[in-house]
Amino acid sequence: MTRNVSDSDSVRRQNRGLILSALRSGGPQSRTVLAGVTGLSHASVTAIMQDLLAQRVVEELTSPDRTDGRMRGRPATMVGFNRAAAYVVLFEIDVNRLRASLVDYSGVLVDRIETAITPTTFIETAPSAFFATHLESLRQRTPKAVKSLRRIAISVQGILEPDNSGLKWSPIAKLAGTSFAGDLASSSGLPVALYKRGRLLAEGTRWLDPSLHDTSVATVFVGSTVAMGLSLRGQITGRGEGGATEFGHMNHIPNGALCRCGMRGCIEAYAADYGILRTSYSVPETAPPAPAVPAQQFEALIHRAETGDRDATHGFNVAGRAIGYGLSRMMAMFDPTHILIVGPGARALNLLRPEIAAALSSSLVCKVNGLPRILAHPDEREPIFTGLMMKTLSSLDQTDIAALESGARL
Amino acid sequence: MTRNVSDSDSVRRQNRGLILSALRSGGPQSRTVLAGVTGLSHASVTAIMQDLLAQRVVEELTSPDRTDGRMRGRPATMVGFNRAAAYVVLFEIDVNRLRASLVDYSGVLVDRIETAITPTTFIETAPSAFFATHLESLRQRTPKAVKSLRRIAISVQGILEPDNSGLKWSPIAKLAGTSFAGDLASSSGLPVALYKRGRLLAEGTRWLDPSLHDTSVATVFVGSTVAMGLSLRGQITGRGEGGATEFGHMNHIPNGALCRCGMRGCIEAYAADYGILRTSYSVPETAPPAPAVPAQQFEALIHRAETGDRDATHGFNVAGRAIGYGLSRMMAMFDPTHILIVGPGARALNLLRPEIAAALSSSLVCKVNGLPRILAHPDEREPIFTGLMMKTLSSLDQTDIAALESGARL
DNA sequence: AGCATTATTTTCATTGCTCGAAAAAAGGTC
DNA sequence: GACCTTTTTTCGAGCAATGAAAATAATGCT
Repeated sequence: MTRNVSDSDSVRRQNRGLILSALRSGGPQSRTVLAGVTGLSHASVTAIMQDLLAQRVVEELTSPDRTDGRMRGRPATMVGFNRAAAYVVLFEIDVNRLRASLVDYSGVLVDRIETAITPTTFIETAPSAFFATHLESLRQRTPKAVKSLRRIAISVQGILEPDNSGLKWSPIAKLAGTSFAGDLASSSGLPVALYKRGRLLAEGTRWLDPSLHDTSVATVFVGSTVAMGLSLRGQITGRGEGGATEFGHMNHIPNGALCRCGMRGCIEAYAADYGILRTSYSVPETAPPAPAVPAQQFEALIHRAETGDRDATHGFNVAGRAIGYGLSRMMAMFDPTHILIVGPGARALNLLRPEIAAALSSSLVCKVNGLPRILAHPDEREPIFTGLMMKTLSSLDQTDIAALESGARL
Repeated sequence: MTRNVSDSDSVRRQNRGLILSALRSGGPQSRTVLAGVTGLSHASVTAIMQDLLAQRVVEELTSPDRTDGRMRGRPATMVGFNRAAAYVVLFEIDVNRLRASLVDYSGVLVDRIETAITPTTFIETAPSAFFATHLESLRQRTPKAVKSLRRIAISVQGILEPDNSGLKWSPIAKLAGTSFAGDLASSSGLPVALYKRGRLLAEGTRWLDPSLHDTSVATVFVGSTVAMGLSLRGQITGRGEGGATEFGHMNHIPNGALCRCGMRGCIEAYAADYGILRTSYSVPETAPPAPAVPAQQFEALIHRAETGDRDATHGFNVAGRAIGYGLSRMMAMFDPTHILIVGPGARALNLLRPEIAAALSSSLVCKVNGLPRILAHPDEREPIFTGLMMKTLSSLDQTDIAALESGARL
């Protein structure tokens, strides 16, 4: 059981967290601004800052803040994160690529390694060894970061183990069932967090588009898979701690098209690139899905549909209907005000939109509350990386840094 | 923006809340036990208790606590809620009945009025006047409660207005669109809260079955409607603040059977009593739903199915499939460990179970994580009332009582 | 009856936090 | 150099939690 008692320690922790999170989202700021943003008194901001400075968590910037020419009183001294206070390693893995990034405490990318992944990669190398190798490379290339490395976070697809030590199921060959996160944690001695791609998309779009920061958004990825993350009034929700959904494998039609996951009738089987392709080329629904669809081929299909090709249009209609009914079913449980389509499929939003709108309109909640706004954002890599980074750094702020003992130094 | 700053006030509020909620769920207890349960020090419990006693929120019981014959040291003095500290009025409304209850602060039912509701009730009387009349009756019959009346809470079905002043849509004739909650609040001068029946079912089963208190349960009502409430690790979640779902009106089959709500293919149109009846008697799916199904008729249908009648069995199979696919779609977003079927339909769980299980088994999450446990609880009125009462009293505890100024008295 | 034992509850001194007000600091303006 | 203006720090007050010690209220034993 967690301790819920509140005492002066928890007060400090909470208020330190407030300041850190203001700094995280607002960048370097003066103490006065910070007092205004957080609602704390100037006296408290000063006291907390003295702690944070002594702990080398933040540092005063030798201010180049001549933003306004005419500044009347005492100039503000900006304070911002000490970039060397901590480092984190972020892995983004998907079907054909691993990207490993070293990021400093202020959120600046320090180093990055990209490697291709093939269906045989994890037959030749154990997943945990594969990750460990990349971690080691990053460590060797930036020695000064080694002793301040605090966390590892991995963006994954699939279904998490209840203890977050690995995946129960994954579209990536030979990755599921290997406790790679747990192994990496014990071999590296660092905490390793797994996040589902869908929830990171939701997290990332929240940070990238400040106007969405406190709204309720369903972020739907459409591409080689279909995934969804939910952010409700700024809170990320969904299945368990992982906080994501299995939207792509939500059933659309009982006993319907064969999905990559082996089940039948999943939304993904109709709306992922391979599903759209299968429909457009009139391949039987029960045919095994194509292993991977080249980006150009998908682009070409979009082009054909946009220029009036009947078969291609049909493929996108079927996909739109699958996504639309999936969203309508989701909206029986959540009430996002915006729906954001990201990934390669976002390019095809105009082809998908009519069927999505039609499906939504046939539900009671949309009839009563009106349709949510549907937006598109073609690039999915930036939101995933931003989401992974911000989630990891914020959690470091709140869990490790805010709880630092008064005497301690980083 | 809410103030997130933590100070000594919020510490006291939090710890008072801890004690109140321990008292709420554990009944009268000694200070020592309370210290153990909450994790607070004995000294703090004493200090907080002195406040609460001075404010007449709690009182010491002249202890009849001879539970164990041999008690060695100083006998514990139990402290429990002062029943007269506050009163709340609870309304439960459904298609054919209004129940108004006066409950004291310790959760004891003081008075209750039941009235039938007919399709013309709210044509003859404005909803807000109807509620106000019953409120007035309760006030007159228990005059001593009048000045301590703190809250009104109403259990409803349908879709809430965003500001919780009424309903946007409701299966009860002429109730939606009338801001009855807002009107009642201004005419009575008391805060009025609306809660959806589904979420109260979830809340209530949590309180009634302590083993479910911190688990994740999806509580599905099957009867004249279909509804669902979700409690995840003790937290109630779902659409908006209302915290419930529109499970009954989640689409099951595009363009399917006609539902009472006017849309087509809702789960309710297959799995509510009228839907099962319609299927069993081979009435066309597009025929307007029967206005109300007598309980006996539904019981008789269950009996027929149990004794092997083909048509009746078919009706329950279709209903089970609708519920099962609905649950499988829900489980793409949430991960309850238990599914609880309540209401008249719970009597037919054995008829519904095979199709529910089959539908769940065809989903990826269930294949990977296994099926949740499916339980039945035929009585739905008790969980609704308990949920409404506990929710209202706990919210009174945390919002009003825990925040009471040191000098103030109730 | 008297004293030891035992468990509960209260008292007390200490510590740590936030806060408002006042003071100090660091620049520009005239 | 005197005066303004804005930011930052200092200081004393107030409040709450805590551990340790004291007080309290019974029972058990002789």
